[in-house]
Amino acid sequence: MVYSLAYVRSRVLTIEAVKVRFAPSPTGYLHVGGARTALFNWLFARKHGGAFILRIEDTDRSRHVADSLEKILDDMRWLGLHWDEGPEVGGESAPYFQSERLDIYTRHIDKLLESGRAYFALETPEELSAMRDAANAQKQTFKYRRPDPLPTVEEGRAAKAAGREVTVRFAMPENDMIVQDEVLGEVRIPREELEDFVIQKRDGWPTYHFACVVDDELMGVTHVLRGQEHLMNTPKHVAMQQAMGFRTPIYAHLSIIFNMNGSKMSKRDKEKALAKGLVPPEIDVHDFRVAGYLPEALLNFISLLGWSPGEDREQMTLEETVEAFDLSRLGSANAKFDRDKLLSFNTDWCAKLSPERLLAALKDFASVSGSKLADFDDETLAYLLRINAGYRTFRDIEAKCAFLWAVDDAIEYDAKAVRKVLQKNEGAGFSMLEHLVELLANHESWESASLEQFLTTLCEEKGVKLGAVAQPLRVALTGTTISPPIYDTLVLLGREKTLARIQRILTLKETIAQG
RNA sequence: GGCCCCAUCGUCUAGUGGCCUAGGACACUGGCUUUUCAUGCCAGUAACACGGGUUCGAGUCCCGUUGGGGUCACCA
Repeated sequence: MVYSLAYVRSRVLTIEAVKVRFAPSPTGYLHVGGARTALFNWLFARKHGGAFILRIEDTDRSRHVADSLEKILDDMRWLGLHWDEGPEVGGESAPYFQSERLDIYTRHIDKLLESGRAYFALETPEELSAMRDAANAQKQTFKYRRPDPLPTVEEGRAAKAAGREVTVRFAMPENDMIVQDEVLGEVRIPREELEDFVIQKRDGWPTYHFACVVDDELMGVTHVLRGQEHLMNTPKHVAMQQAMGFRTPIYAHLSIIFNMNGSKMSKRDKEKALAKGLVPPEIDVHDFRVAGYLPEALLNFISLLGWSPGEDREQMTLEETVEAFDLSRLGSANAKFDRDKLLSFNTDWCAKLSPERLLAALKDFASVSGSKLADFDDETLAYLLRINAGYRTFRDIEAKCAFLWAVDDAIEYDAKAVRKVLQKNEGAGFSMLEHLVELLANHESWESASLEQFLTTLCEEKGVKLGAVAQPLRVALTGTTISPPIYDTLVLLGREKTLARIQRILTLKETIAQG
């Protein structure tokens, strides 16, 4: 096997310092697939004591979305994927916004032009698309054919000066390209498949390919871990590196993440579900955050997509993952995103994280989701966390506690619950409530322990199970048969509201019975 | 369609020629615990896509078939 000089050199270089980057484009929220890419890069940097760079690829101003950068940075922070160089923290290779590096790209394009490895292309977009259509009409794939003779640099510059909008294309070498990949091995792409692609658009900005290659070199990137959808870009990048005398980083193309039905996970899934009136699936990191997931669980789960620590290990902390992370354990087969398994992971993380950590996470959830939970103080929130043990996401707590901020007179009663718990056995549930409203009004203390004592004694006297008391109460207080443990439910709601709600359902007894 | 990548339970995966009558996890099914929901606990069902080789021996190596995916922009 023959390795290129650049390849060998980059190999040696990595012994000294690992440098990786995550390079999102500010076109929206951080996608869960992007988060996985970011995570793997981050893990690799941490594992080898290297640097993790965050670079913003914003060369296409038309696709720029306002607030996107802030959103991406915020979600990266939420995940705990802090960057060593990039926006807000700076670094030796600043700036980290490609939109601020135009002069650098222009300089390198000029050099390529001078050396003859790039040339001005005069076709207009209309001409190109016409050629493309013509090729398609004949069922052929359009390949850009290098003009002969080529316009000279002077001619190109003159055309540009004359107001003509020209592009610059990279002159691909005449040989097949070989990509060395850590997970796929050696990939050979036939020369016929490669064409002279555009490196400078007519607006003067570089294309992704060019900016990416220049920045990786200038920023000292040693390893490129990116999605497999980039595999066919890599030969182009390697060719440019060779033309410019750059090092070739070590590549590792990650398997792609799909939905359970095999489709690509995309924002479109959300739109489609919404159109059908369904609950939109979580696609962006932010969606999971708002849905009440823990970053610990999400990270742990996505780390296992396309990678495995082996030894049947699954649930592990980020630190353990860093320790176990290795390129050799990256998988090549695409993975499907199993939401059930994520939910299960989240449940387990909710059960094992410290109360302090859970409280902080719950507060974050409350603030980003706009939950009424945000109105409670820390003590109450910690209490809620404790009594709801067994919840799977914070949304479960939110749902189970919704009765707390419901308006007494606006509670809606679940028909099935009313029938089963209140009307059955000649209205035994209603009778129980009638009995309770009196007793509770006069009960001296309103603390959990005291109420427990009171209710269990009551059950013994009446010879019934606790359910015979608790369930009617739940329906009266929440409208459903679901609530936190009954004593806590009473305490949280308070005596006043408790009595008001019992009285209301008793008043509505006949109306409800008909409904 | 051309080129490229991939292929172990429904899903994520372990497996790097003998330790595999293929292991773990999620899901599923059954049971137990429980004041509701949930959690928890126990048990069970379930896979090497197919066909050829190579080898004493193949889930593991090679070839083909089939299937899935990626990519073919002046987007990234």
